[in-house]
Amino acid sequence: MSDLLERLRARGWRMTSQRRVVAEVLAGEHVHLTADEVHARAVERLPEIARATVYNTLGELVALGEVVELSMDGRAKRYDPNAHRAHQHLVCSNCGLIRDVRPSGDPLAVLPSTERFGFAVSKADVVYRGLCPGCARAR
Amino acid sequence: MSDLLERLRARGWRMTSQRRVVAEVLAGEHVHLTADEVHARAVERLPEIARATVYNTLGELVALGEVVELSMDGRAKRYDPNAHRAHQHLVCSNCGLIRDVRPSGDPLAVLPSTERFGFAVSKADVVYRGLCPGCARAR
DNA sequence: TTCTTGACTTGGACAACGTCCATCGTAGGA
DNA sequence: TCCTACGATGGACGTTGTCCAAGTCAAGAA
Repeated sequence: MSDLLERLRARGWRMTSQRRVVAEVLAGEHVHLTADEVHARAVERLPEIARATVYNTLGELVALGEVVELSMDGRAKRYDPNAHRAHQHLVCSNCGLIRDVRPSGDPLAVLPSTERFGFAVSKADVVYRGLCPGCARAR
Repeated sequence: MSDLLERLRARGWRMTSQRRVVAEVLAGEHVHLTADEVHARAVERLPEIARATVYNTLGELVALGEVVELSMDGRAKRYDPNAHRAHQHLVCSNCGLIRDVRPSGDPLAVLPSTERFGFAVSKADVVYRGLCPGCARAR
């Protein structure tokens, strides 16, 4: 977490109280928050922080590669602070719970060149879907 | 395309001119349209069709499994009429072009049970990302 | 064919999420 | 300490999608 602040400062990121709070909120809980959830938690520490500032800061963190943006369904984007470790996501089809998972092997390997249509393919984002233990039990 | 209309009728779907036009628009072009694009094309054939009707109809087609809904980035959802053939998507990181692709093997196979955390995992949605030939050339 | 009825459509208000912009404030170097 | 360019503010605005009450119509019954 202060790792994150260190890295940002080293990159010449101008440090403001707002940016610090947003970074701390993200690093503090290893869940996948929406922008408004980040804003709600940030407001607890810095009451007058603006929604636009949270959006701006999240966008910058994504551009810097420090945070991964997830657009799961048609709902609000979620922000994943676990950007330093390659992983995919496992999502409950019922309640929306998200877990980080690490498949074995490279997901890109299963896409033959005949199926790449001349694209320079550089990554694969995988969303595994199913029922989480809680929702499966409730059925 | 009339395949689609046949299947829908066989399932007891009440056939209206609006539903017919939406289904025809989807089946007619094998691209991935947004709801508003579907509406725009539908209006050319049936000037007074309402936006809400297009949304309703698309939602029903998705529920029936005749169309796949894609939430790529944070933008509008796209609708893929190619639901009868299992496939994944290849997306240009620059221009957003989408192609259907068929990876070899089952993407679920690479997720070990120790990484499933008790979920009953039933499917994997994969988005391969990279530059399409046109965008790669323009760089 | 006409009647009947419940499913479908309409259009406009509303809501969620996100962006933009003019103005104000301040971090950090001189 | 002072300057100034970069960041923050907050409210208007845009896009995408949902909801609802009232009107319309497809399709089976007679």
